[in-house]
Amino acid sequence: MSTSTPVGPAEAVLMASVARRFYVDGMSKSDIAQQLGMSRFKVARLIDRAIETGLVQIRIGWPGSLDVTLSTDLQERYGLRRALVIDVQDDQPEAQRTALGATAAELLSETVTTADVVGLAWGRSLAAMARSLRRMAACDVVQLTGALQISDDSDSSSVDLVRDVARLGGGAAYYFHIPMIVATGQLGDALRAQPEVARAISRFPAVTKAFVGIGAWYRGGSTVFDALATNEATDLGRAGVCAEISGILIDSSGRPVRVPLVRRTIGISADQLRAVPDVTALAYGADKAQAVAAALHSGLVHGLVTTRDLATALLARPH
Amino acid sequence: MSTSTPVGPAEAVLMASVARRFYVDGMSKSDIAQQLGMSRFKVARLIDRAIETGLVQIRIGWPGSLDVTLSTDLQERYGLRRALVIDVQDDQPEAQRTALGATAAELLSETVTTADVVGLAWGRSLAAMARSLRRMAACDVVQLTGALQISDDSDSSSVDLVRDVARLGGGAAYYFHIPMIVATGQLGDALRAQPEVARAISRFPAVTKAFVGIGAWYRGGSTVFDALATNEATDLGRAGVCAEISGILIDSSGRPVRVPLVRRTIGISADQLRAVPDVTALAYGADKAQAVAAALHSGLVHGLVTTRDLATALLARPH
DNA sequence: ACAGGGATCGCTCAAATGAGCGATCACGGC
DNA sequence: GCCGTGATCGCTCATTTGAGCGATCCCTGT
Repeated sequence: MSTSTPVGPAEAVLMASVARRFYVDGMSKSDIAQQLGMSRFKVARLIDRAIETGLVQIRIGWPGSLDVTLSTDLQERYGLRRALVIDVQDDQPEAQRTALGATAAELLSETVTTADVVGLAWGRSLAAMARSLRRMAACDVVQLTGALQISDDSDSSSVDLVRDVARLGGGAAYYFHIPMIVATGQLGDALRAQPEVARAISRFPAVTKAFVGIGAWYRGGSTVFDALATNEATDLGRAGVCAEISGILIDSSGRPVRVPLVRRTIGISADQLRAVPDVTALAYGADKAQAVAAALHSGLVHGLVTTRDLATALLARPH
Repeated sequence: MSTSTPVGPAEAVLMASVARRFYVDGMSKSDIAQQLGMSRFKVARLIDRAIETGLVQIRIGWPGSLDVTLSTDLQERYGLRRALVIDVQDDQPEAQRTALGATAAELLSETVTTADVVGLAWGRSLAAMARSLRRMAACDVVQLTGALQISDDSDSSSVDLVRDVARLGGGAAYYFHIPMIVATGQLGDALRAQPEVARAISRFPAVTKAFVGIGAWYRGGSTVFDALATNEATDLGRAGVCAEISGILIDSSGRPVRVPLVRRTIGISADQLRAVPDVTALAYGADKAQAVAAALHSGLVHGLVTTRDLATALLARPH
């Protein structure tokens, strides 16, 4: 495998000449051999050697915002159908979220067709995605969860996320203005029975492509955590809650956690989400690595759109 | 040929994944297709598209001192067997010469075997080559020309160029301490008959690999020009002399010029040099472009070791 | 709803390609 | 000088690969 003979300059130039014909000009090895007066086997060996010695470097990547190497690594490591790692220099959360949203929006435009039924969860990343969305197939869009007050979000124009997205393409919108977390399970049941909520829920089984956020179970890591009283949230943490996918609470191994809060949550259930054939999660910030890893292991998520730092952190995790 | 559809992020990552398997892991397209659950045709198309869109960039070149792209260009343009263009940043003639010599020395080490008989001309570049030479096959080394006073060369240790090179490998050295240009043709004939000179000349037909310098016909461009009286040199210029290869005078189209000076020159003749199966010339400095072009067109030279600026100038010439 | 146009996809077959094998050549030790 | 050793080279054949073609799918305009 190692270089048996040090490469002399004459051989280097010959290799370069052959490699250029082969890779750049797209010539066949036989033609190159004929043209240069050598056997095609020698051509093949020169090309192999050119790659071995690093004279020919094959760079896979883009000057653009997508780190395709990390993307494929992540994809293979976690068995994902799809992973998009954006290469954003700015480490301001705001900038990261905007870039993430833009990429997710492109993904949405690219993959969603009129035959699809899109499900959208709630969250700042999703709002950023909607804001960047320019092109959209004419398909139905279903709200997957209730809304939550977003603490630090100044522009609250994103209340009508589902409606806006659906309007862009011209499809039907299934949305409701109901909080995600309510005081009691009973109230939850009652709200689920509300016509507009029931209408959206009835469409959950039809959803073909869902876009969700992933929250980490600490202050500021999840809008669900922040929406709860501090002691309640920490109690849930002690009960094993590690992350939250579109309001679905999971433990560190990715299993849904059965707690009374589930009944108080208005939104898609673990089983219902599992039935969605294509779920893409949005997440950013290296702090969330553990939570996102749990989410990816849950089997609920098929794709991930994330940032470089989080992707690196995910790949750095053991096993 | 142009990109029909803008590349979406999901497709980009898929292309990257496929490209990595193909180019980096060296997998067969069929295997990739099987592994990713698609047809091998789709794999092929994805790879083609990855190259088209620039996602996969194949870079041929070296971080080192050799510009292989220019080398092959030059090689093809002038029909050379071999062209080595060194990528030296420093534009000091001294630095250029040293780098040139080092590369030529590597070339010598690489290509010369014990079966060869090496012929060496005279010049600063050749001296630099000898200085950098570390490894050398045990073969005979023949001096091709007499020596000339080198005006600006402080270290005159290079008088024994041939002997030093031969000694490094352990082969026989055929050398003589005779000036290259003498006062009269008669004196030239007499010196050629000197035993040590005749001994070297008798080996000229056996030379298999010669290394020569190329001089341009203006002050400072050639040690031969500088060795002559000014009016004599300019007269020769008017007579059509454009360049000088190892003391052989040629015109701008590369044809040897028949002038009385030839008889006054102690060194290999045009016909004798033409009989050498492999002649490598060393040259640097963009000013010499015309002279080097003439030398390359003469058919006396099969290989060139040069610098980036001269190579660029050579490629910029019409036709 | 439906037909036209365009892009995509997979198949066939011929050409290109690479692993393995024996022949040749250069080198080094006896 | 002679033979063992190792590297290089070219050949054969099974596998891989690419151009062309028809079928299908998707989109769009009427």
